[in-house]
Amino acid sequence: MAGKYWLFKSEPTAYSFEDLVKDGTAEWDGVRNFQVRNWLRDEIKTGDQVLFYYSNTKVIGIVGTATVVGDGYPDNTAWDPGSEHPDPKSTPENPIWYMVDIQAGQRFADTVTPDEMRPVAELGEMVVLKKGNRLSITPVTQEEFEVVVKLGLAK
DNA sequence: GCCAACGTTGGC
DNA sequence: GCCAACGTTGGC
Repeated sequence: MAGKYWLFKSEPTAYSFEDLVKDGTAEWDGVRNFQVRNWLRDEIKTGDQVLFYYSNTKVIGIVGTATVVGDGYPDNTAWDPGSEHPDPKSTPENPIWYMVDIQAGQRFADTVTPDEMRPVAELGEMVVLKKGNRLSITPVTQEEFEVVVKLGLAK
């Protein structure tokens, strides 16, 4: 079974691509949205490929690639009152939220921006580019992934 | 189970 | 900093 392709959003002030490079492996915790939780628990698997997207920043867009290196498992920050996103309804016995582990892939020399992506036929339909999209992880097709990487590496 | 109010996200 | 979009909460 071939791996899948995803786009992970991050605000660079919260967690940058450079942080990921420095950390080696990152636990992608803190997701508190049920649709994304389902993907983390059921769909996002070791070996899947990731586009790393910066939101809420000066230059918005995709800055590099990453790889999933660990299947979904319970997000233990949910029952840590000191964490960024505590949720007392989630417990070790009955976890609600899930996370995966990722590692950095290639860093693009420059950000691939939405304005550059929209005119490209294969990319125009990407979920992340839809108005009002607020999902912190969105699926991308293999073609979308490959076209973005080609654009990124050409920079 | 509906839906208004509220809080958050994220592009501009 | 504004505001549209939209997920979640809570009263009924």
